[in-house]
Amino acid sequence: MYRTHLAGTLSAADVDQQVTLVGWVARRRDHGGVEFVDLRDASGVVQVVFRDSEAASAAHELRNEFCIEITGVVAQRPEGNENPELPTGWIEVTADSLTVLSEAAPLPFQIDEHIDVSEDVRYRHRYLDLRRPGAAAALRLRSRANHIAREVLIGDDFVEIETPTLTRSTPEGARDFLVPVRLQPGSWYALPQSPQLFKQLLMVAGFERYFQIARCYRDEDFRADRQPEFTQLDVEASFVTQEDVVDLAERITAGLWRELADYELPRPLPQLTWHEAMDRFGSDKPDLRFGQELTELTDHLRGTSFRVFSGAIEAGGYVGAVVMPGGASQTRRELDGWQDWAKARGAKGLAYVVLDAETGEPKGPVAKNLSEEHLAGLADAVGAKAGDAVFFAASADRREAQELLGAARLEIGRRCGLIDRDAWAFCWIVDAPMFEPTDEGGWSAVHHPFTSPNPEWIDKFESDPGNALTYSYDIVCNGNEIAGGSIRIHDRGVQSRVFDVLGLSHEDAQEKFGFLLEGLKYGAPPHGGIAFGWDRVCALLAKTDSIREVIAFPKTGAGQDPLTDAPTPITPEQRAEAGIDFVPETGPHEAED
RNA sequence: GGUCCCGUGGAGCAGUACGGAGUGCUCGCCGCCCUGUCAAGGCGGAGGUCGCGGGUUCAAAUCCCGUCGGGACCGCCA
Repeated sequence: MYRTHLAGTLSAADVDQQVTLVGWVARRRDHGGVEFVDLRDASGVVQVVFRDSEAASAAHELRNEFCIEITGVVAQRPEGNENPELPTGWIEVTADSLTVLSEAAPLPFQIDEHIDVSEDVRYRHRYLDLRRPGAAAALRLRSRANHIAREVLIGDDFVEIETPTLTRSTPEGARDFLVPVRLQPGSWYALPQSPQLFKQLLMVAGFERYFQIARCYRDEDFRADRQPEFTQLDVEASFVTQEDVVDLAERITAGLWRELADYELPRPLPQLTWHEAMDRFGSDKPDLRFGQELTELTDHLRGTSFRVFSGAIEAGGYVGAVVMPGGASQTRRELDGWQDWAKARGAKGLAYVVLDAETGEPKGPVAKNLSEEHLAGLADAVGAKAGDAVFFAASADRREAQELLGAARLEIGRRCGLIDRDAWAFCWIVDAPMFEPTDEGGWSAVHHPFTSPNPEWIDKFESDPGNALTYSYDIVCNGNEIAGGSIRIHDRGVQSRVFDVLGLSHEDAQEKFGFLLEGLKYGAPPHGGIAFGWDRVCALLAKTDSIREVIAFPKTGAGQDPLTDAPTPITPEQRAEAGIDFVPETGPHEAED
């Protein structure tokens, strides 16, 4: 044992104790005759005093982040020299010996909670970044989150099972990462996008209750909340209803927020249907921390001569609005800025009417195009007051218009300071549609092709795929989807009818996931589950915007690991051995170079 | 695939709209001083191809074009 005590745990109770401590020089204050060193270990910091000893002269040579061992006596600090900012601020250790275990070169950046360093530099030297207690706390929190989830699940007799990470390409939405196979040139593994199919097979296997903290891989472009490899808390159970999974997921979520955010989840959480969420908030993951709900005006504005609106209405589409409180005081330039904002989102524009702050009279370019009658009831219809701005979206595609308004609502929330940063607002989004139209005129699965239609639709989803609803449920927290799941199809007949709607032939289905269909033959139990986006859950609990903060060694937006510099070119030998240049005989002969 | 922002000693910034000597700030680093500090203090010092490559100009950190890197967003991601 190197040490007798942990630096951060020393207190007045240890006064007069002889202690040996190890750790890093967090900071030193050299006064010539006396020197103070803040010694940091994983438990915290304590002040070490060097004075009148051999150790004291050696201490002058110390520099920040040297790794040292000291022996000394714990003492009460002299009257007036206590530091109430530190948990150990009432005591100090008077050192009588010092051993430098490891010197530190000058640092690429200062290890200091008070100083901002760019992410680039921090992650290149992440091992130094993580010496900052604040940065390390995010990973410690994640460890506790893992533990809390395991406690709930194991308490419910769930079995933690690992599934392969070298597997076959699965039929889900994202691009796969591929791994060449040396022993079978031309054949490749894929890294799993999720353990979806394996967990269903574990249900066929009779485990009844499975979970895993699973690494998943998707080869898509990145965002602040996406990494090429990410983690799900993956859960599946047999003989469960939607209510059972909802209850379990709420207990996991409640446990996390109770212990890590000191917040008692109001259970049961409110449930919105997918359509209700779209109608009211223009999003399938609404941020319920503020109001500004959308108002549908399709009926109110019927008969208008304004072509932007009438075109959408006559096409059976949607016209709606969202209110920006106080938005009438925006300059023309700011109002034009909203047009650019909408265009950047692929919309044609964002029509608006401002209500005069004094008279409430509707003004603006769009107001001129609307009749007296339509303008008259507008403010009441959308719940706007004098001085507000009303933004409109119209489209033959209801969802498209609603999503534009939903994005505008969020932007209004941000710009007008309507979002309480300390608030938590959870809800479930249930009854999502089964299918959405593809560009080619067919249908694709909104969730995934194994999601069960709900009882209302199970016998007739193919007659009206656009309106069919699923047994699905997502937890949304402050506008983030933190978990999503569904009751799965366990009946082969239903499954093949779903494939028919998706335009997937029997042969294609067999080719892509015949192993799952084969498994479903042998007495597959009814089952369902849910998966938490674990990085996002931890980021929310850590109160950070970026999931990178809760990942030990995250990648940059281009998928580069700033620490190892991966991915890197391979040697010609590796290339030859991996067999990646293998050209299939029947395939197009397009070998590069 | 598209849009926007950033790139200046080791870190973080200012300087760039309107071209005029690498100018400045905070911190760190090195040396000296200092016996109660705690984001210690004082004095002195070192350290920069202004991301890179072209172009315009008597003259470019500054203007133009291209490119690389980082960040954010749209598309994409059940």
